Amino acid sequence: MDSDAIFSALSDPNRRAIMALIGEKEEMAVGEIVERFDTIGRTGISSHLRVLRLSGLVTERREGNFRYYSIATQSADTVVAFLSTVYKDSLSGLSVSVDTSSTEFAADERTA
Amino acid sequence: MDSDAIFSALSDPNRRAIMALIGEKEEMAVGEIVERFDTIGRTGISSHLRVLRLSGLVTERREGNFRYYSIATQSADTVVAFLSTVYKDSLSGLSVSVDTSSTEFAADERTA
DNA sequence: TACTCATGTCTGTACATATTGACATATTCG
DNA sequence: CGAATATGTCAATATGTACAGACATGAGTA
Repeated sequence: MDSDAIFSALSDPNRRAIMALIGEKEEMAVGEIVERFDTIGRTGISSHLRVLRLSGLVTERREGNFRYYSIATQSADTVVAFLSTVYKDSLSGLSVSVDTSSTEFAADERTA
Repeated sequence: MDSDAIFSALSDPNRRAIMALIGEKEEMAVGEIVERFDTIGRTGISSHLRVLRLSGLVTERREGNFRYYSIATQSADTVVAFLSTVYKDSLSGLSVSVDTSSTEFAADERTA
């Protein structure tokens, strides 16, 4: 997974709130999400969902006029891999079958 | 911890690389970090360290002319709390004594 | 076909931020 | 004290992006 896209997507508080909202249920239609927000409108939500979708944090299912979004569970691995690399033993019992041999967060990232 | 500041700080790839670099050792001086980067200079590193410091992701220790940075281990809790809220049972064995009763990632975040 | 509904996309604007060079600060050493 | 070293800060520039309004698309329905 592209950690740049994922962490960039998670940097926005509204996107994290959308994630938390979708996480409440198995899946959630766009209109349902829009209703829950006072500060941003439909176009804003749509833009945020696009970012979340392109980064792989959520998946989309179309049914009729509706689009249902749900959390892409495997997307947590990218974040957890970063935590494992940086915090190591300080994280007690963090597993999630993380492949810490992935070089994505190795010191070589300096050449990025 | 301020999740806005933390996720915002982690959104930059260079800052994540700096975190991974510091995580390699117990602590690391600024010059040591600067040497490891080709793409950004000393002022850039200094700015990134400022962001990391203000968000609570790293701590600073001064000794003589040097400033040693180290990972603030408790800062992982904020990220893990978010993961727990959104991914829930999908995360196997993620503990880190997360206080999931914290309302920071509750659905009420929409009013932010 | 015509109409409605749910949602995405495009464009423009306002604001945030990453980066650098020049300058400032603080510490050590002679 | 004066010079050197390590690091932070400021100003300016360039690039990214969040949001809204207008428009487009695609599915259902009469």
